[in-house]
Amino acid sequence: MAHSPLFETLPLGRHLAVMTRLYYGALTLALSDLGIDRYYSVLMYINSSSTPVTQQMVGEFLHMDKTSMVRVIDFLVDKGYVQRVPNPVDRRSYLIQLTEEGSRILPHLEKAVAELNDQVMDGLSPDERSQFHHALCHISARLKQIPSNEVHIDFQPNPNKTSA
Amino acid sequence: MAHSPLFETLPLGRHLAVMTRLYYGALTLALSDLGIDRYYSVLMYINSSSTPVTQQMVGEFLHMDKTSMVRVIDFLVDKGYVQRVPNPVDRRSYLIQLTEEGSRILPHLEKAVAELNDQVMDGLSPDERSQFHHALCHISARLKQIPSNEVHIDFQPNPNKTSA
DNA sequence: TACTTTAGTTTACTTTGCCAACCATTTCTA
DNA sequence: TAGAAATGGTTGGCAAAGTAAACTAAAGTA
Repeated sequence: MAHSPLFETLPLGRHLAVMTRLYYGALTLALSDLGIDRYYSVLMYINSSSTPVTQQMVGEFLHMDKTSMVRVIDFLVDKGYVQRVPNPVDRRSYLIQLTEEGSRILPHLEKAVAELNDQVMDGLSPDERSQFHHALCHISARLKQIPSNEVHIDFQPNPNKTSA
Repeated sequence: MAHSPLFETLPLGRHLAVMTRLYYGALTLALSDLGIDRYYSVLMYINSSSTPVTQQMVGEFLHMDKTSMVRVIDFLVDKGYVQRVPNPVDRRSYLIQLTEEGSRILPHLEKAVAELNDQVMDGLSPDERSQFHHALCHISARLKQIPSNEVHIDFQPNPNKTSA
């Protein structure tokens, strides 16, 4: 099973996609007694940040676009895990804060995530794990640099609409 | 950027999901002059197999469920890259074959995929790359073992409908 | 003050995966 | 060997998640 020659030939993204699905399947199963089945990362990020975060910051960090973010935060507000509080510094934006309920479930999230992260790497030595994280981080950074379909390149940062 | 402490704390699946999206964005950009913008892996798998493949085999290999497979193959048939031919051995199933057109574009696919796979690993030594593939393969295999939400456990393999 | 940008929202569309129900065929088994 | 069960494939419907365009309200700026 391990390392069929085809494995490295296929698009890396295909493996990543399959693994993503399997990972979340396992994670939601592990957390099925919680009142929430997705957006774990959002809660974890909000919690981990030392400064208050806006929707935009969450979206940027987790690479979700802003329209998706609206839905995600709506969902989490609805579930009672976070709240939008007006940003005193900028009235256009909100600060997204964990509620008490949100803080309550967070340890469970973190435990389950840590366990699953650990479980999927079972059989790899600490050194191999660290190497893997390093490579993953590296590739992730490379991907963020490579131009893709979703990137908009503005040649004229201020395209005067009168010219159109 | 590399290796913020948060990186390893977040669900591994989150990183994989983002990377998947970025990867495919880059790949479809690289292949934007082709008449197809997805399902590259399907064509590559069909081509690589030494024996004729059925829809089911494709789905199993690429971890797509059979209803998705129908749509994928429909799409590829519609585009003219594959054809369904009756399976002489089992009249329920079809053999999925590359058409001439499919064979024609395949080298382009393979080239683009190889280049992108290479590009995202730029900066990693051959040894690091090989280690990464090893770890990825390992984790992938682990994930396939771990029970997840999508698994159906049939306690009664034959739930007699008369009882309902 | 007028113009531009930004944070967030809404609506609508697309892709993808999942499920339930179904048909035709094959396989199992009593 | 007939009836039951399983299998390969199909259809339709639903939900999650990404994208895009058009919009409001608030800042920023010349």
